[in-house]
Amino acid sequence: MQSTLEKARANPDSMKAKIFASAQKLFARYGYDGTTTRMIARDVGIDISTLYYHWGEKKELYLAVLEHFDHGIDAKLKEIESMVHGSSLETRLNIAIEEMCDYLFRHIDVTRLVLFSSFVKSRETGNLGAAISNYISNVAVAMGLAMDRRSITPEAKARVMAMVLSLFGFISGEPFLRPILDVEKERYAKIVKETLKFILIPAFSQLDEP
Amino acid sequence: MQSTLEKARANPDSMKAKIFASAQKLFARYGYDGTTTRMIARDVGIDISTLYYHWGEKKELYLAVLEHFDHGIDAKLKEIESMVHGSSLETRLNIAIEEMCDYLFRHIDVTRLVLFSSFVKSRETGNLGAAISNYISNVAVAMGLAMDRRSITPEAKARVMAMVLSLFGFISGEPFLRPILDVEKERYAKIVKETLKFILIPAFSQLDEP
DNA sequence: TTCTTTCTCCATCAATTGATGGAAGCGGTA
DNA sequence: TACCGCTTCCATCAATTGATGGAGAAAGAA
Repeated sequence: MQSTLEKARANPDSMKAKIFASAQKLFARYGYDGTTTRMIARDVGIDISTLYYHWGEKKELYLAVLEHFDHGIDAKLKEIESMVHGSSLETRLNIAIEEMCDYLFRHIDVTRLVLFSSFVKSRETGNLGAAISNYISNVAVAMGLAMDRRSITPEAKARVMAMVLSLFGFISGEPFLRPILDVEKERYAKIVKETLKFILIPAFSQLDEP
Repeated sequence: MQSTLEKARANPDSMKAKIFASAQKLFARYGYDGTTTRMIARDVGIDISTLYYHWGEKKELYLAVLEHFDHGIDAKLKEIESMVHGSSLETRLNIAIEEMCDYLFRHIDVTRLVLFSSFVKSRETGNLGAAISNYISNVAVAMGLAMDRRSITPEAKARVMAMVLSLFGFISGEPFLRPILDVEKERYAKIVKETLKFILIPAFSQLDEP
């Protein structure tokens, strides 16, 4: 499973990769139940049989998209963790916000997808992967807010949740939030970063000097 | 339309009201495309023809649910606005967070519904009501962060967005966030309030004394 | 060339979808 | 009783859904 996906990524012109890209886009826009295999096939420009030939069940394709993003974000979190290691809390937050925003804005469709997959149930299979829950403690560790994943109080976890929720919300909601602000894409990204810093840094700085 | 809905609400045992309640619950859990008219009818214990007799198109029923919540939250915001009028910024935020949390936790299903309707497109009708965008400026006014709806800078709007996003996120995400914290419902509500205050009050207090 | 493997599409399937028409039940009025 | 409007359900519709089998390209390997 993983090797086939890597092959597909290695050659972006391969049919399997094209299907993967379209599925990513459409699942993010319309959700799981809102996206039909025919919509994906039409977007690629192929017959649905070709889609099923490469990916099998619809659910399989969906889970592959989620899993791929999971790996990517895990790697990014580890990267950030090593970047901020040893810095002050304020510096850690600054860097983490910059890096996470850049990364998620580059994968805006999938960010939305992950948000949905956690919030909305699928008609047939219940919850298809509760991705976000994994990030909570990972982020806490990456930011240096907790030493190990065990000894985090609910209150500390909740603070991280607030971070992740507003972060994912800003990115996923870009299609309808940006028109409200009436700004260009780059300006939007800049404002989001500023706002997150504005909100989070003073709050977490309380913890350092109480 | 509105009078019929009010009639239905006045008599919660009426068939139209029962259908409305089930629709609210199921749309919130599975989204628009993920909820079928048969699911709603089965939940009420009636035939789908009875559902169509009372509500007509599926879309009609969905929009009625959204609209009803819209009115409710608008009224709540005005109530808060009059409650906090004249208080200090910190007091305003404290009261607003308390009141909004209590209200949204009492309507958790619909909160989730509103979040979805803004984020995810419907297959057939595109966006079915972009509800959240209305709240942004309303909240800004209710909190006393802006005098009139016109003269709000994108930066100020974005700060309010961060508030709304984390608030709606905490409420809508309760089904999968609360298990992460591993706490009871009441404790969860308490932690959410504390966290929001923890995050928002220091941030917005910067604005008062720069 | 011929054979084989890989790929793509056409035709089709049963199940499910949103939606409707009509028959039957219900309650009250005369 | 007979009549009436209101409500409910059964049967059914066309369209769409996820999914498959098989026929035939495409592209080499022999």
